[in-house]
Amino acid sequence: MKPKEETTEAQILNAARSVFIAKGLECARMQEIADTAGINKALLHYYFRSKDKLFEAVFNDIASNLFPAMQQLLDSELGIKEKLTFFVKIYLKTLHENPFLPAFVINTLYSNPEPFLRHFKDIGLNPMLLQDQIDDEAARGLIRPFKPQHVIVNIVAMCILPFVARPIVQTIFTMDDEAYSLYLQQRENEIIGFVLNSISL
Amino acid sequence: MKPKEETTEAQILNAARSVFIAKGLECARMQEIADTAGINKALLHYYFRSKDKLFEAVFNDIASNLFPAMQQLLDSELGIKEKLTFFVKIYLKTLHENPFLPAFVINTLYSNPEPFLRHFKDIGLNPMLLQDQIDDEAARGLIRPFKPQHVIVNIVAMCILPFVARPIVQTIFTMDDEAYSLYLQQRENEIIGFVLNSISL
DNA sequence: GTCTATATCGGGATAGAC
DNA sequence: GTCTATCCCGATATAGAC
Repeated sequence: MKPKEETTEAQILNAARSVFIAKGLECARMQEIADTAGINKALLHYYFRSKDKLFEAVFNDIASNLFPAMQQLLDSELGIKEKLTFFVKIYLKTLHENPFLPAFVINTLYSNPEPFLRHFKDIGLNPMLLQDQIDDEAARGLIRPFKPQHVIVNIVAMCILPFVARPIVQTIFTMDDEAYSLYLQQRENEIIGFVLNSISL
Repeated sequence: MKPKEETTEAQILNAARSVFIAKGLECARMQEIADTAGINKALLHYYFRSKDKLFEAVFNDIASNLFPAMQQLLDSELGIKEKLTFFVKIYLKTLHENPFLPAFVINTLYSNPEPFLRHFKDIGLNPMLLQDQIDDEAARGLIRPFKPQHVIVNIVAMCILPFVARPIVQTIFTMDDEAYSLYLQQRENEIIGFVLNSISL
């Protein structure tokens, strides 16, 4: 996109992001990040003191884009069904842009979970606030009552799995890459239908 | 269970399983496996030539228990709804017994996926065979028609996420360990209800 | 700021005594 | 079969020239 007019720091961050996302914190190699950025290892340590610091910078970058959009949606004035529908769409969009993000998150959880988890508290992402709205709409006979800790988890799960377990799904159902693209496209409506059906009267 | 009357090879396999499951192939340390097994590194190489060989042995162990039960269920004479219900139960039971299995599988997929994927082909696990039965039951007005590549993926996803993303879920919904146990128990009925509802007329 | 060269460390694997 | 000691490679990190 911008082959030359990009600061070295940005080049490093971009390279680091793609490598960290693909390999996770522990398995990512500084050499590979340097190669991807078109520079050498020493320069990585010049800009970011250590591998951990670099990782943290990359992570903050991703998290600060992802979470606010979610919370904004949940806080909005939309009805529950619309919120869940948009939730699926935003979530899948993010996954299409960062298909290796879930694996990255999972790797993070099993190596250095603390800074990651702190983000959720700091950003105050809290789907439980939906409960009042759910009770309200259920009382007005618009939906079947449900618990966000189950339905939100269900949604996130159904969105994520085709990305994180792509090789397995592709193997079991014998899909080539083209077929899998189509499959991923279909899933948006599939998931939305699945969810709305489960909370409709 | 059998503290002393266990062959060294079995001790190693058990130790390796728990460490590989917790850390994944690349991040597991031979030293940690040796410590867990109560022996030293050299002995690991004596019994299993390399780390890769050891991993393969562990993996074959797990896979050869997991897959046949699944396929047997899918091949049985049960109706679709019963099959899916049992599928959820078996799957969750395995996850309760091996809570780190999903993270292990995901790590594997991003380090050395080939031997893993071969298993699916060898064992012939193929949910697409359900399609005939689905069409049949749908034609007889018992269920709404559906595609296994979506519904099976949905089921597996909903089962797995609370295990693989446990720290996040616990943080967002502020559950302590006790509350989370309860939550996991609830999910069985939650998932089964979710699925049956989605394929019922 | 960017490079080359090197120090340092950790982990898989092997040698060889018992 | 089981151990200790060691080799060897790869990866993070640093030193120092330009």
